[in-house]
Amino acid sequence: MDFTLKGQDKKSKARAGEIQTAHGVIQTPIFMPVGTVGSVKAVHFNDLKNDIKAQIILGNTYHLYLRPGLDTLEQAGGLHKFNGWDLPLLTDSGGYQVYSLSGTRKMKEEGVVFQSHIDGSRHTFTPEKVMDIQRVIGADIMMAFDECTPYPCEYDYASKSMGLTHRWLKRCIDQFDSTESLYGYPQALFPIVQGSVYRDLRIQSAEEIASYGREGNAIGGLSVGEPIEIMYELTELVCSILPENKPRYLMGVGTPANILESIALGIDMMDCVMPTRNGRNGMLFTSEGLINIKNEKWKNDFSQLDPNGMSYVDSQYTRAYLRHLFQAQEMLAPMIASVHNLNFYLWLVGEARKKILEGTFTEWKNKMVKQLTHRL
RNA sequence: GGGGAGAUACCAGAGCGGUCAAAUGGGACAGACUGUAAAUCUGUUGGCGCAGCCUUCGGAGGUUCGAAUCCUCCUCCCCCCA
Repeated sequence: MDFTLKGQDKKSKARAGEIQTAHGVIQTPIFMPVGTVGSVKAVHFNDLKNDIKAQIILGNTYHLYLRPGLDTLEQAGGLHKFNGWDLPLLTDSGGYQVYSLSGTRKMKEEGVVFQSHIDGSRHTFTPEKVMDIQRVIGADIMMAFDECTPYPCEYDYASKSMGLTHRWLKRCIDQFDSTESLYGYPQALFPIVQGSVYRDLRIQSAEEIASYGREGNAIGGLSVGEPIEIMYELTELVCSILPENKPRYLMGVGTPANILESIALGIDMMDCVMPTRNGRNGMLFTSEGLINIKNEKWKNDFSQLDPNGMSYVDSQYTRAYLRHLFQAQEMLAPMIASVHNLNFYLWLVGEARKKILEGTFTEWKNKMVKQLTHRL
């Protein structure tokens, strides 16, 4: 994996770059659709590639390990072969599940014992095992196994958790560096900065993570419910410490406005379930603001989903029709909304990239953020 | 024509003398959703000057301290037999 900076905004920390992987080039800043179980929910790869123009998608170690399981993934020849997605792939390590499944899991120094959310069976994830699983999945970018701390989080807990994440990172790196890709192409390992909302911990963690000089670095443990200003403040702080010549990945972010603000702070990669999950629940992110398409006000609105929308669904379907599909609980409804939202997200980061290269990013960003948070 | 059963909030449908402004579904309306335990979850759904009051359970009377619940008549619907 290789990262090249192509341009830098003058009034902010925003930058445009290019990541080379075995499965193709990623132009940054980039938004990565989430495909937890090897599928971006409700969206065909055809739409994902040709309409949405996704350049990289996520998969999830925990979910793929449970289903379909390592045996199937290895026999398939990795996730790329299994699901047919031949562009870059990034897998999250299960660190987020340490957070979101906190009720059914036990933390230890050695690792985490999970109870499967599917059948209740117990499974142990150690840093070594998580590396091995991601080797089997064959993602171009693998994530270190971490603990994503919740919000709010006591300083003492945040500090201890960060220490554990750092010790686990060392073990991840050892395991990663002493094993090889199973399918003949290189994989990269991104470490993750933790430290909750505490500046001193974030500084300490960022310095530790930066010291390994891996091919890219991630910021985790944000967008878990903390005030958005705190998220920005910490993102800015951590970006100032992470190396400039490596991509920075802000995990789990966010709303369209969050994405533009994060780019302005020096973030290159982001992922979030929001365009797909909120889309399935009837929320559209458009160039003019937010739409809850289930609202009565759209009942007889025969205008297109987003007048400036670039997706074929924007001109193919009207707001009234999409509302009808949601009312009738047709499966086409979440499909249309997901395609629209993802197309919009990818359009947004593509525009951001253009503006950075043109040198007009900050003005454009400030104007966009106002529009994007407006409720229609 | 004879026999039986029933009319409850937007719909379906409990309730069968006080604890009922009325269970439960559905629908409708609104909100939430940030490295996906999510095609999920939550709230509201008679009115108001809203810890209280007012008008509601087909219609009109009646019994009772008190009626959606009991009685009388009326109207309308459903089922079976002819």
